[in-house]
Amino acid sequence: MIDIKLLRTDPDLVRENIKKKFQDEKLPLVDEVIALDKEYREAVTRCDYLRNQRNVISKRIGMLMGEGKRDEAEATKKEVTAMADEMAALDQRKVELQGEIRKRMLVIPQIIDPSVPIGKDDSENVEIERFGEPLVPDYPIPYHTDIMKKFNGIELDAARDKISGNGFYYLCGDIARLHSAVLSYARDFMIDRGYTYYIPPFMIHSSVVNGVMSFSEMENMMYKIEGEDLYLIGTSEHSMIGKFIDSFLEEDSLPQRLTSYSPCFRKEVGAHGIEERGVYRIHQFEKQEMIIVCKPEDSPRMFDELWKNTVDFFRSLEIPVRTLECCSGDLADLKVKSLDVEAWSPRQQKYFEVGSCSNLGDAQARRLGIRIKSKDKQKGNYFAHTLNNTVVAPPRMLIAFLENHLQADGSVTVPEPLRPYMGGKDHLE
RNA sequence: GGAGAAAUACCCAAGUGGCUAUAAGGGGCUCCCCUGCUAAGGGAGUAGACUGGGAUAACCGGUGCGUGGGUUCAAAUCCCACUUUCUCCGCCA
Repeated sequence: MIDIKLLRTDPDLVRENIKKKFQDEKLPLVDEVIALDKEYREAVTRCDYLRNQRNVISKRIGMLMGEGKRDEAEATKKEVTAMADEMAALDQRKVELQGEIRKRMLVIPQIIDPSVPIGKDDSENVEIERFGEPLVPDYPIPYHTDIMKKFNGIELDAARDKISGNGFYYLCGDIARLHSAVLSYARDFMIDRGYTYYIPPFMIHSSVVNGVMSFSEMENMMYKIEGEDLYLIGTSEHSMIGKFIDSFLEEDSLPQRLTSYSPCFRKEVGAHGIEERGVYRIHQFEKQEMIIVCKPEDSPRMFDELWKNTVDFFRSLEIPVRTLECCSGDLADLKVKSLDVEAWSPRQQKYFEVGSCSNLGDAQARRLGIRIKSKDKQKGNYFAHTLNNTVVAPPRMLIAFLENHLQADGSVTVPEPLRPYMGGKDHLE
């Protein structure tokens, strides 16, 4: 959601932004919002006036009653009755208008950062950095589930056919242990960098869902609990950003660097579906996440910090990665700027997404009411900026891990930082 | 899950239809005075937020007693629903 005051003062900026995102179909919304807002403010002004009159007259009735002048009081009552209908009508209209305005505001995209490359879709994302050699070994790299099966590490059939359906899995043995090890290592990796560790709620109210994501994301991602106002989180970002709902933060308490663990549940309705076999795209996975809440002027710097954390994490596990900057057309509506971190797949001989780093600007803060108390009275309170990034999300990450560490003899090496979490083992066989 | 009690400002708390929410009283905090040293006394200040008009001013309005409705000219106060907390009972890792 963008600032309604921005629409009042500079609708052209908003229009330009919509065009950059190739969402011309949303252009009419701008004029609609401006017109609705005008009508809304007129209604408010009139309504406030009437209410003021009523308050004054009611007080007078009270005084007359107190003085025992009943007849005069009864006569005065009639003055108010005349206003009641108009006020009721205006009140109703105000609610309608607010709803109409909000409906439109929610789908008008956030103003993107000037540094974001302009492009239609993900094919026009721009590679900005690479680390590690994207090597292709001279021995074959099997499909990741086949590597897992060789270690008796995955049971897909039972999960799919009898228990939960396609998109679910059992991990077991060393592969399950590896999964936990990666998450534990990721947790400690972030704690060592000064992030506070959280285990958040795994279900959240709809009010939080609406605050942290756009409507289309919600439709395609979120599982709803039947009969309750609760949704399973798609990422701990949802409950972690939601934590700040309706709050005022002290300037001195910022930036807040948090890292959280949670299972993540996603319907995966839409473009990709879950047609890929294996554990690349699934309904349930686990993730170590990082989020930052900061002052607006700090968010570009924080964005770089977040991104580097993930890159460093993968480098420490000796997995080659590259970073792609999302172009305007591929940027979700709430995002100001976003990067995808991709890991190398020796089997497919291409990179695939393992993490996504986003600066949401004040979009989530506006929806959720996350404000910063200004020490400068003149300046007034202002909205915070929110950012999030994946540290690591297995089991998808295990695909990269297994493919890159698989040896010619079929064993898998365990990089040094992970060994303490794997009972000291330096390889799996 | 059942029964009872409660929700007012930074904290405690008074207020049971209007004439002090312009929120009593206490505590805390900030400043000042007196005093002169692990103290005591006196005085002043202490809603914030959202929002409309106005010029991003001065200023003038609207909303606010857990949340949402209702009754009324007028609701902290009366009615309904919900939420949360506390006590007791039941159940459970």
